Amino acid sequence: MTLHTDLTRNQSLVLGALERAEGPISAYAILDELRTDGLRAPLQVYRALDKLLDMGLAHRLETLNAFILCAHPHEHTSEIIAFAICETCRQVWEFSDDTVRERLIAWTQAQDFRPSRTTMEIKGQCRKCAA
Amino acid sequence: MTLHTDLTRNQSLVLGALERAEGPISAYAILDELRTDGLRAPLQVYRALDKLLDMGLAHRLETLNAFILCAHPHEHTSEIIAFAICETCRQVWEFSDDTVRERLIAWTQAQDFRPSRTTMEIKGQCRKCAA
DNA sequence: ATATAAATGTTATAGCATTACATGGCGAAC
DNA sequence: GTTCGCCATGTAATGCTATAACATTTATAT
Repeated sequence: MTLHTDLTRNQSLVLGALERAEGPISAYAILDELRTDGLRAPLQVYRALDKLLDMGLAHRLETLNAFILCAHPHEHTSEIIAFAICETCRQVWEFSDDTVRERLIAWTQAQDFRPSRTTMEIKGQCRKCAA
Repeated sequence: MTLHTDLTRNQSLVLGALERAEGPISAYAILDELRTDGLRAPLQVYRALDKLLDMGLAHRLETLNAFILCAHPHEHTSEIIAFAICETCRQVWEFSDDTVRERLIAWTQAQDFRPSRTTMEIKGQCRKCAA
C-alpha cells in the first residue's frame, strides 16, 4: 500500500480497492467494496476512477468493462500500453513495445490522424491456464 | 448491397443495417432500424451479430460499444486489425500492419500466452476534423 | 475574506448485454 | 418417412455499465 497524499478521500478509497483487487475489477464491484466506507452511488466511483486514469495510476480495460491498477505508474514515456488478459484466470499483463508504438504513430501521421488514446488488449490464455 | 445467400433472415437484416449505417452503430440502434421488419428484442440482434462477427463480416468496436461492417471481408490473413476512430465525425478506418502483428505475436510467444482475439483501437481526430 | 475551481452527495435515468425458457425448422441416420 | 439432434428463433425478465442533472461542500489562490 503506497502513500497517495495528493489524492482526495474517494480517490484514495478507490485506489485502495484497486490495490486489494490484484487484478481487474468493475466499478460496481469497487462500489460494493466501499459501501462500508460510506460510498453509495456509482458516480462516486466513476469520478474517482476518471481522476486515477488521468493521473496514470489506473487503467481501463475496454474488453472487460473493468479497471486495474497501473503496473508501472512511473513510466509515462510510452502512453501506448498493451494488455494481455487471460480469459481463464483473469490475470492481466501490462507491457509496451516501441516498435508497435512507432508503427501505429507512423500510420496516424501518414493519415493526418491525431490520436488521443490507444487501446490494445489481447485476450487469450496464459501459460499456466493453457497448459 | 451484396448477396449473402448463406445467411439467415435475421443475420441478413442485421447485415443490411450495418451496410446502411456506413459507420459504427450500436446493437440497440440496429434493433430500432429493424423493428419495421419484425425484430423486437435485443437478443435477436446480438445473436445475429455474433454470427456475423464469427464469419468476419462485421467487427465490434470495444471503445464504442458498437459494431461496424468489415471493410475487407475477404482478407482473413491477418486477424489482427486496428481501427482509427474519429471522435468528432465518428468515421472509422480499418487497417492492419504486419510489423505490429509480428511484435505482438512475438510477445505472446515469449510469454507462452495463447491469444484468441486482439483489440486495437486508436481514438482521436481525423484529418478533416483536426483541421 | 472572498472568489473560483474542484470534489462530493443524491436521485434518476439511459444504454448495453445476457439468462432462462419455450418454440420452430431442417437435415442426417435409420 | 419418422425420429433425433442441431441450430436458429421468439419472448420476457433481468443484470450490468455509465451518465445526466442538480444541489452542496470543500479546497485553493490571491
